[in-house]
Amino acid sequence: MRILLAEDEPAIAASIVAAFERAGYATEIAADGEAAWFRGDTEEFDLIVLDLGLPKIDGLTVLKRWRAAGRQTPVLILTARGAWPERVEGIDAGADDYLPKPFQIEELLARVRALIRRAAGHGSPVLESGVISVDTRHMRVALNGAEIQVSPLEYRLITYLLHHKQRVVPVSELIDHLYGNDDARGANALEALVTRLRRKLGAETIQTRRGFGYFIDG
Amino acid sequence: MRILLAEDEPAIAASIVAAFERAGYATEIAADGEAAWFRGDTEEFDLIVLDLGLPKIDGLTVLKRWRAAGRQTPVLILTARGAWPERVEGIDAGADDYLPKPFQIEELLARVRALIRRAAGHGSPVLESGVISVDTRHMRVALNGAEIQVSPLEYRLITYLLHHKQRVVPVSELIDHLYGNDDARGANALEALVTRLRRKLGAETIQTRRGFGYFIDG
DNA sequence: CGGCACTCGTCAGCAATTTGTCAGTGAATG
DNA sequence: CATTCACTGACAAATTGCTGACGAGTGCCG
Repeated sequence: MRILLAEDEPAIAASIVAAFERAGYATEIAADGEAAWFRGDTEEFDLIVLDLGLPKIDGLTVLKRWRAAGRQTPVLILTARGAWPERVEGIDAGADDYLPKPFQIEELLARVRALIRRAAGHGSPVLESGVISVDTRHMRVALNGAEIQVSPLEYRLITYLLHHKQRVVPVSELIDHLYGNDDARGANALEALVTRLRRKLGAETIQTRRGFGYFIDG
Repeated sequence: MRILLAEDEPAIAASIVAAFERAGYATEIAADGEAAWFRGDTEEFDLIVLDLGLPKIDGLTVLKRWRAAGRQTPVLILTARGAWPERVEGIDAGADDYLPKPFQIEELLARVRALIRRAAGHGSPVLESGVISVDTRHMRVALNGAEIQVSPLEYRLITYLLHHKQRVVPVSELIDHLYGNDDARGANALEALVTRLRRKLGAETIQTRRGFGYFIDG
């Protein structure tokens, strides 16, 4: 999963990024409203976390522009405590959720999970397919009911494929969502990752469509 | 997908072309502003990537001429880093996105994908005709409801024909679309491709109009 | 501090698939 | 009936994906 965090305060941004990475999301930062607007408009994210008090362009304006341009990406806005009018405006502008500052990082994570899951059209925080199931709340993976250990990157891969199950996910998209596109890594890294994950999950769970990408069947 | 790349620096052009081809886009190069203008004005592309610093005619001028002539093709401009006024001018002139140089090729690809998706962003993602259906979002092809596997080139061919179903698509247009017309490949390559695809889809699905081209009936 | 385990990217060789080419066959057209 | 255009099977080249091995980096523990 790939998240855009629009937050100008470096300390806050850093701590959120750390939490997101730990939770298995590739996170990118936009430090002002202008950068946020452009990136949200031109790149693909699974979720955008938007602070309303941004330099250059106000967060609310950014959000309105995205929606006006038809962008559907779920947006969670961060507001100052008690800034009621702002919240209402945010919801009206098309935000999917909001969280008043200051907040517990855990709460942010919970809302993020909920939004991602809602966007993917799942009701439950548990992703399943055939013999494997992933509990996104506890970050646990089970094969035939028994828990197995996967590495952080493997976890990202399997959750992304499960969120998009039955869809052939292009290799380039996977690389985006696993690493974030700041990162120029060889496509072979992904292949190696797939091989390792297959050893743990069984060879049939992740299928290849040569020339297209990978997918997990329902 | 067919992309026009207007870039005069051979080394940069080559690396971009390589990346585009890898991503499955047929790519054509225009090495100066004049060629870019002419081709963009007379041929059909799904996207144009335009460097602003072109010989003969400046990229911005080219863009303005296209827009003045009513051409809607999405345009992504490449600017020198920090060239702020240029960017603003570019946006005002009708560019759909810009990317400052130097950039990571991955980032360019991400933006290209976003633009193409946005341009295509309407209509059902499922193409159908008779016994075959193609789910473009999942990138899967089904015959009588059962999935069949097709190669990347076969996939491009079948989707193109389905997008234009009931119309006889000239061979030259198909070759353009599949290979890009720089590429001098025997017309026989297409015939061989059609034969292979027919073996998978059934002989009647793709019909021939001798001397003209191929088509799929509603 | 040193060693051990683990993760993960890179490399290289192998295997499988895709795709272009060629040549011969077949079918339509006038 | 001759000619042109399209089809197809066989082959070879190119491409793409898989995997084992290696090693750099990191964190943990005694």
